[in-house]
This record gives sequence, C-alpha cells and structure tokens, in this order.
Amino acid sequence: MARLAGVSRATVSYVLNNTSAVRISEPTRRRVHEAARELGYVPHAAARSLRAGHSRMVLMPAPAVPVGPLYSRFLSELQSALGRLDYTVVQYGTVGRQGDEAARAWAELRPVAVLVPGTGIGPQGVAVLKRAGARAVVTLGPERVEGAHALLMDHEAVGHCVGAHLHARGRRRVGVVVPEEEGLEAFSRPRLAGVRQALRGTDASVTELPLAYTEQAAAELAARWAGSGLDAVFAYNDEYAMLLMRALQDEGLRVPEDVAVVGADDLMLGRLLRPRLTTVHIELPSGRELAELVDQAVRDPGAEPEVRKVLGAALVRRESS
Amino acid sequence: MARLAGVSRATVSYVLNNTSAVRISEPTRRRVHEAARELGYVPHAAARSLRAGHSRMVLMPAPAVPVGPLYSRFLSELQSALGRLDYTVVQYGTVGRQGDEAARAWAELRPVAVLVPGTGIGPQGVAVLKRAGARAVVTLGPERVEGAHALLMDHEAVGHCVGAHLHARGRRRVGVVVPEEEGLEAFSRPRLAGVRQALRGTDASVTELPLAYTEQAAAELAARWAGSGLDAVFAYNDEYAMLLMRALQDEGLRVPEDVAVVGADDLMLGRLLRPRLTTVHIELPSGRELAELVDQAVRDPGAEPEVRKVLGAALVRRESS
DNA sequence: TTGAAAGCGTTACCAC
DNA sequence: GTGGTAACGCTTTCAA
Repeated sequence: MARLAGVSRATVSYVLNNTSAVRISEPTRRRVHEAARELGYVPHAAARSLRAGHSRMVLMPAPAVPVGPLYSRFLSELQSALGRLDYTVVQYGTVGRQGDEAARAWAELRPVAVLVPGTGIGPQGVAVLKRAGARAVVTLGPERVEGAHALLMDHEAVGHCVGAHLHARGRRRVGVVVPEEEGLEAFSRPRLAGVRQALRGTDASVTELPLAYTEQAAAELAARWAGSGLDAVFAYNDEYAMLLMRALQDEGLRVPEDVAVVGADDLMLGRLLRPRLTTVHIELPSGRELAELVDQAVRDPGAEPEVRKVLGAALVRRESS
Repeated sequence: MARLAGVSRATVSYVLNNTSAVRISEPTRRRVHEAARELGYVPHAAARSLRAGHSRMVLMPAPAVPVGPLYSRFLSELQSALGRLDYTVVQYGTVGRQGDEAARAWAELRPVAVLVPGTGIGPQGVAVLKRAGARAVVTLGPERVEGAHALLMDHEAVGHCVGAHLHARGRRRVGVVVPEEEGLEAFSRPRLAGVRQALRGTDASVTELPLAYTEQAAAELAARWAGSGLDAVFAYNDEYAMLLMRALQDEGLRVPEDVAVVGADDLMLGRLLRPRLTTVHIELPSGRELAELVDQAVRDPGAEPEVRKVLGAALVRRESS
C-alpha cells in the first residue's frame, strides 16, 4: 500500500490508527496522511478483520417480505443504538436459503453477533454460528432456541387480550382474520391461537377467516358475513381491519352494532377511521435496550443465554368494539 | 483448518469449491466433506475476498428512516433479483456519517457494486468507491452524479401531474403539504417544486403547508383552513392525505366540494377512504430490471455511466378531487 | 492426484 | 522513532 509515502506499512498503520504506543514524527505523519488522501486510500475491512481475528459486525438477515412500520422503526432504532456502541450493523440478504444453510452463509462473514427475527434458525444453526466465532446469537421470536439468547415476542398475548375483550363486550361468535400473504404466518398463527385460548371454556366460538389483502377478497368475505352469524372480528392488524371494516360497511353492516372490529399494532390509521378502531398497542423493546443486551452478550459470551419477554400487548378500546 | 481430514488445505479448497480444473479422488472428497461437516467448517468470507481481490457483494446503505411500503417492496424485489444473479446484497447501517465519510466507510468493505438511494453521495464519494474496487456505483435519486450510473427518480413529475390535474379541475388556490418529519425532504421538496412548476404562469397560487404526522397538527391546520381560502391540497402522500382529509372533514369541510384532496403513492388505504382518494400511482423500476443494470455495469465497468428515468407518475382520479 | 508455497492487506511484535 | 517480519484463512500456481 502507501509505501510511496516513503515509509513502511507498519508506520502507515500506526499513523492511521493513531496508535499511542509508538511515537511518530510530525513530518512523517503528515506525509502519510497526505499520501493517503492523495491515493484515496481506505483500509481493507476484510484484511483487518482477518488479521484481528474478529470484527464488530452485527449481522441481521434482511426481512424478505415488506415489513410494517412498527418493525422498521424498531430496526432503525436498533441500528443507531448499536452504531453508538461502535458496532456495525449489516443486513444480509439471504435469498432462498433455509435454516442451517442460511446460518452457514451468515457464518462465512464471521460476525461478532447475529440477530435473527422469527423462526429463521434452529439449535444447529446457532452452533454453527458460535463455532464460527459469533459471541452472541439473539433470536426475536415466539420461542427460545437452544444456545441463543431470546427476546420472546409473544404474539399469542395480542390475540389473547382481543379475545378477552370481545368476550367481555358480550360477543360470542368471533371471526379471526388470517392473512393469505406469505411470511405473515409467524404472526398470524400465534394471534389466532391467543384468541382461541382466551375463549376456551367459554360459550364463544372462534372462526378462522383466510383473507387476501385485496378489496375483492374483502368484499367476498363481507358478502358471506350475514350468513355466518359472526358478531365480532379480530382482523389481524389495523391495515386488514381497515380493509375489512370498509367492506363490511359497504355491505350495510354497522360497526360496532352488528359486528365489532378489532385491529392490532395501534397504527395512526386506526385513529383516523370512523368508527375509531379498537386495537392492540404493541410495545416492542427499545433499540437501545436490545443493543445493550447484544453488547452484554458479546462482552461475556460464556454467560447463560438470557430469555426475556419483550412484547407488551395492551388493548386500546376505541369505537369499533 | 481441516487438515485433519489428512489432506492439504489446497485439496480442501478444491473439494469444497468443486474446482473442475483438477480431479480429486472420490474417497478423498468424501473424507473432506465428512471432516467439514463434523468440524462445522464454514469458509471465511474475508479471507476469500482478500485473496481473490474481489467479492460479489452489492452494498446499499440501510435507510435511516422508516420507509414506505412502496420502497420496501422494491428493496426486497431487488434483493432477490440480485441474489438470483449470485450477488450478495448487504444493507450497511451508516449511522451518523455524511457524504464522503460514508462513502469511505462503504469502500472499506470493497463491494463490487454500490447502490445509493437519495442524495447520499457526491462525485468524490463515487471516485473513492471506484478506487476501492467498486465496479459499479448506481444512484437512485433526483439527479445524476458524476461517474455513477443513475436511476433518475423524478419526484417533480409527481407534483407536476397533481398540479396540472387540480388546475384542470378548476382549482386555483392549491396547498401543498410538506411533512415536518426528517428524511422526507428528499421527496417532499421535489414534489412541491413540481406543483409550482405546473402552475407557473397560470392564475393559480401555491401555498406550502408544513405538517407533522400527528392528529393534533392536522387538526390545527384544518382549523386554519377556512381563513386560508385554499380550495385544494396535495397532501404529499396517501398517508398524510388520510390524516389531513379526516381533520378537514371533522372541521366540517366537504371533500371534494369545498376542498380537493390528492395523495400520492397509490396505497390501498386511498381506495378504502370515503370519498375515495385521488392519488398518483408511482411506477418504480422492477427489482429485476435494476439487478440487470447492476450486473451489466459490473461486467463492463468501463462503459459510459447510464442515466435512466425510472419513475413513472400517473394520476389516478377517484372521488376526492 | 496431491502437497507445498506464495501472497492478498493488516497489525503486533521485535530489532534497529 | 522507525522498519522488517510474521501471521490471520484462503485460493492458486507450480512441482512432485
């Protein structure tokens, strides 16, 4: 490299890293800096981490499906928090790879920590990553994975508080929307299960309602509504709730008199609908909190994997139920 | 490494990379594969790209602000398309760094191509990246950057077609919402400028309306509406349009009789509002198309930078204007 | 068919 | 203060 500053590579390294252990003469420093600028020199991250034997890279698989505003806010918060702790966050696009194959692809980058949302990894995958030098593997999902720290996101709780609420409001025939879009099962299944659990042992029934996110699908579902006898619906989230509520209203059904509609995620749009949408406010962990957990785990890789419940679900009653 | 398969490192490399130039005996292959599995061996990406002198990494800065459904769809499409061409897409979280500093940080990773949305890079940054071995730099933004391929996203066109539409509908006092949220200026400014341009030389006036994405801010704006004399508003996008339209309606104003409301992005929610929201349908380049452009550029780095207009804007008239 | 060795860009460690 | 040297893990060239 910039040996054409007339100095050795080691000297360059010292100057550019401001190594305090050795003193470099001012003129030399200047020459090095000058040469670096002139040549447009930038250090080679791969070489550096190869030599160092570790990096400060925190790897996250990039979500394959477009993800809601809630989660993307959380993501960018997390990124800046980790950035402040001097980690580099990298979202890695793992195309078609599944499970352990994906884990191996991630391991090739030798990240110091890996954050895996959903059910994208199993115990074997965790083991691969750890052998590859990852000092922390953190999952964000419905259940813990052997060997990894876990941030438990209990989406059943979301469904549960909706079920309990609807029952308390006297509803007995509850429909639950299950989106047909791919990649949402990880959330929709537990939400449905939560409703079921809340209503188990009561006189209320739960009906699963597959629904694609199109006006037509919603209209068809609404057209069948009268015959279904359902008096309430948990619409998966606020966006599906808006879609379905509109279709129900267009069909002449009154919300909430004929049918109660409940969304989830507490998005702005729920407040703007008429009737205002009852929803579930979801409290995700702050990016700062998760960043600190990662940092802890990296500093002390031997520690017992931490398991923490991080999803707060609170029903926000408005006018639609 | 796995020399404990009883063979040399070279042999391992051959086997695992399926190098066709040399023939390795079946038993040896087996032993290597077995040892690799047993040890949980995964190749070291840094070492590989260091030796090879290049990688297949396509780098994109991770958006710092939560980004709309339109753009995230485009992103994931692009990711899979590039994945199919055997590139690895990496979103790199560039925290606070600005301009050339950011470019230097990206260059450290020695990506084969860099995709930069917005105005995140200048000619110098492009030069740094190219010197660092990037064979293609592609910007997605309002204007081209010296030395880089450009996908021109002309958001002025969005504003322009709204301005023209409103004028044709007889509106003469047009408000344009400019979000107060950070990171949106890159879109809101050109959209405003487009409206101005469309109405320049006519008898219509354009008024800038700063608006935060809160109910209260919208209510305040709506309360001032009667005194403003505005008979139309371009609300930046469908979400701001929904917010503002609700506030206007709550204030007793009729849409579109008293005030026409136009959104943009053609989101589902616009179709669900009543009155149905007039909007601008935005056609982004397909991920496949962009992936091919990147691949082209990587294969032929000497070629003249390509400049392509990729943002199609078409007004979708519904009921709100 | 296999093994040995060089070298990619860094940095830590010793001599100078 | 400064400069040479080795080593990180891998691929490739060349020799056995």
